[in-house]
Amino acid sequence: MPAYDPHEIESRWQRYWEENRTFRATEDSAKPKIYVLDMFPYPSGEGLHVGHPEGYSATDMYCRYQRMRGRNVLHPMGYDAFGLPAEQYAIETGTHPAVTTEKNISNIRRQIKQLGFSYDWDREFSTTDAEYVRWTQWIFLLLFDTWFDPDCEWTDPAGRRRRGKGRPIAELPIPAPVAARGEDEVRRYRDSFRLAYQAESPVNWCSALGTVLADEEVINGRSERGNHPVERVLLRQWNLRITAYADRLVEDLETLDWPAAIKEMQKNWVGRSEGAEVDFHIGAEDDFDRWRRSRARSGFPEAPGPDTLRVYTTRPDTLFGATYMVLAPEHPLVDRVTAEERRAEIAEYRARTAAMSEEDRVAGRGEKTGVFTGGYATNPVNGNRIPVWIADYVLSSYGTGAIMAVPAHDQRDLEFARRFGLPVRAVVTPPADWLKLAQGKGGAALTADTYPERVGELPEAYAGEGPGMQSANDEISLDGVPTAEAKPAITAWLARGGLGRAAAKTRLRDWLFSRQRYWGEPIPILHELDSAGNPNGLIRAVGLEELPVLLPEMEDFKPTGKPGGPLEKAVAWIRVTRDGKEYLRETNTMPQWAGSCWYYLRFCDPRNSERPWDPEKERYWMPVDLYVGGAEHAVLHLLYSRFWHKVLFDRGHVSTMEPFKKLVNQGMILSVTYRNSEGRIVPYRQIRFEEGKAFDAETGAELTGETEKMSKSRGNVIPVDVPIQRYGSDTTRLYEMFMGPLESTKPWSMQGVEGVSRFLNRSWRMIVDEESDALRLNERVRPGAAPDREELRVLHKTIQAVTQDMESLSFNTAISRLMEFVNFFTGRKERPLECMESFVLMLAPMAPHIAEEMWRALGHEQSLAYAPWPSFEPKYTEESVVDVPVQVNGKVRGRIQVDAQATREQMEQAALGDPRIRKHLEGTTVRKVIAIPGKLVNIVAG
RNA sequence: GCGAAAGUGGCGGAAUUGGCAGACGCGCUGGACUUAGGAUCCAGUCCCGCAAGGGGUGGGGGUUCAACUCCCCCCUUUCGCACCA
Repeated sequence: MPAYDPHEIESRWQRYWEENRTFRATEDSAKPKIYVLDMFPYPSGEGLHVGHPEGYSATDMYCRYQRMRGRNVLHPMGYDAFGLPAEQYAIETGTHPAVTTEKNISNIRRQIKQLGFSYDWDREFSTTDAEYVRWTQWIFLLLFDTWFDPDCEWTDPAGRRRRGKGRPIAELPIPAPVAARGEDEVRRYRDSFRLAYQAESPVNWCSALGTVLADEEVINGRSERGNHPVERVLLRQWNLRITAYADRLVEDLETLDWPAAIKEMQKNWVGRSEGAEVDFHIGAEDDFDRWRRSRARSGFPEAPGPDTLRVYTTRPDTLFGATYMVLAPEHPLVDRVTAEERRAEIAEYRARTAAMSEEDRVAGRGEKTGVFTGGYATNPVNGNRIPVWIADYVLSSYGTGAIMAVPAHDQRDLEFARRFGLPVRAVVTPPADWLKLAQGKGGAALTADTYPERVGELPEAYAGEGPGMQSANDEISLDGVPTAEAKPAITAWLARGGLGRAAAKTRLRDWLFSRQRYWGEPIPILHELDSAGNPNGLIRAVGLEELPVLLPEMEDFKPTGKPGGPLEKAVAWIRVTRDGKEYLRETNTMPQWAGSCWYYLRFCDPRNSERPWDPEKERYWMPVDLYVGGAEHAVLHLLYSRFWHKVLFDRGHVSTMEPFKKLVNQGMILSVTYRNSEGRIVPYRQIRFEEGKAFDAETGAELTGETEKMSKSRGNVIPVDVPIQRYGSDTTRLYEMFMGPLESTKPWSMQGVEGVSRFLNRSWRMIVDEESDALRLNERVRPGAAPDREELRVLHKTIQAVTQDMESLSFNTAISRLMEFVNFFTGRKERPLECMESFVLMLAPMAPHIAEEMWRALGHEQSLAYAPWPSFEPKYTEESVVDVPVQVNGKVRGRIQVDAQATREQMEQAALGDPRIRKHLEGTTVRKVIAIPGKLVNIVAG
């Protein structure tokens, strides 16, 4: 041997680690823990491409480094194996998804294992394992058993006073009138408060997939998976009350060490806004005064009542500018306000919008449509009668599903008003520069004085803040009052009259949790049947001791296109009797996100058959200290699991409020797609690389390469097996990191891989004797030799830099440092053994197989997995004489050698004395000299 | 449209607090060793220029002795959201 033979070395060491269970993690209160987690993969049939192991490589390097620093490391791996793709594939091929899932997992496990990651494989599991499903269902039932008490005050672990907490449903106060109506009513009342609840609401129905989808799974009116059209359908579905946790989900972001962009996205997704709810009277005109007086007495009611239209606005200060109202077409009061002669037209518009797909609705945005109902509302601030319209630009699912339209100060309202000739009334004074800009866009001679008259001609609404105008009644005036003060003033006035109140809304909707699909966890709920055998609307949870509820074996698991989903066809499975009563099982399943919502907790105690995890182990390992994965999960998985975690926290099952302390998103790895002059994609096998250019091996034509996202259709997917087979795992891992910063998007280059491969070969030859058949040291490596000054300086500078880089996950620069080290020491006649040992230890987290082998060559019997990380001595990196650049007017003109401790004056003297500098200063006057000790000298002359 | 991030050689990318721009690698050029080189080693490689010298971190301005780094304006790219009242 031994020329460097990665495959032999790698398979041998992987076997060694596996047989010795080198990376098994056990709780040890004497050692500081660190929990490092990868977002576990979905085992697809295609297996892993070179993009997948990027994050895994980073976490593995970090974990191996931390073990050498003496930390107790938890680093597990598993599979998120329920979900649509496996099921779609199963349907296409007729194979049961359990079979394909098992096959895909084996393949991915093989791929991951051959990269030599230091996972504790004893903790491996799949979300589809019956034992895991059991506890996923257990958590669902915990959600079902919990209600959110918005008034509950408590102190969080950081000592802050908090408001709003999940509590056991048994603690929900039952109002006397409900209790008086009997046990069934109490059950229904409780059901309406649970965090897991059924509700009939407009949902995203995707007929191609035969299931409903969560808002987060719909992109521009199409399904995220498969890009199929999605429509809005009214269906009874399971929801999780994530909106109850909206405030806490936003507030607690502050405590997290996450990328600012991801926090921002979550904040935007929750979309919390503050404003006011305002009631408009829609009854007879002469009834308005009576209505107002009764409101002044009763105050603002929880529910608006029959002759009232409730709106939500973030700009209550513009109430005097409301010139019309708009209801969502689906709003329940549409019938009530519609005048007889308008019914046909209104019905037609409602039918048209209902039939529209989400995609069409998104596409039709901008071109406002709507119909006048013939009805009127009375503006509570001034008694003005204003028309009520319906239009699809108002969403039924946000706020109250109705708005007051202020066209002067809202762009959407203005577009609508201009289209239908509705009046525009200015109530906020825009600043002068806005007026000037608006004037440039068409309005002539626009000033604060002429603005109210000309506001209807302007193409743009002024939506900003400013002093109020035309906004006064007998009791209150907002004229001249800045927006920030006007809002609370008018809200307080409304509240006094029982006409409105301050309110906050979120863009976030409750999480639509049921799917009409086969390959997911069954929802463990039973529907009670009446004596005639029909569901009576009462439900009960499956007993905890009965969990897991497993999927029935079925030949035909195709989507049915019906709300019941394919499980409805499992006739025998559905019917159950409990306590002498007949029930039907819930036939909907959970979405794919369910399993990934809590897997990080199960990893703390994955084989526990008594409970989801041992609280003591949870307290030891949690929270996850470093979580690495793709940014595509910014609002889906990461928001959902934070929500579940908070519920688990409220119910006392976890000790931390947040699951993931530090989050890092690895960047996407791009690939180059090569096309010929006709724009046709040429596959890799058929390409010849010469002189840095690419040629079609068949035609000889030059090809153009473009860096693009890897995708099957572009034919540019590089399976991870390709670089592993050609160069080995250590090279592959190393290149994954050497490409650039972990977080940035970067292109894969096969030539770049070659570079790191050369580096490992050079490292090998630096230490190992290539000529010898046995594993023997290179003759230049000298066991007894004491490193000289320069060698010590290079060594310790390397240790210092690499250590810093490992801490900050800057593996690309860490590798560069090691390359410099090798460049330096291969040029040495003698290589002191202790320098070589430190090098091998530093290389070990990144290229562990070759490092273990070289460690053995250096005479060690034990694996280096737990060998102490080299420590750096500042005394060796300090130089007594430093080489300092001298600038003249900011340009480097020479260098001087000065004592590292030299004072400003000494440096100045040396600089001015340097002959080259003197030449540059000829004929000029030195005006100023800046000397930074140990850094540089700058002479200002002129 | 709104929000966020980023623009540095032929390419991927380096540059603690403002202090030598281009570390390291790829590619390329020349050389050595070789039957051979897609192995290895040595040297060179930001641009213009024979050189002296000049220019240079998307563009324009500013602060400073000194700006990739800080401030203002603009351009481009990527990502996220997108009728959320």
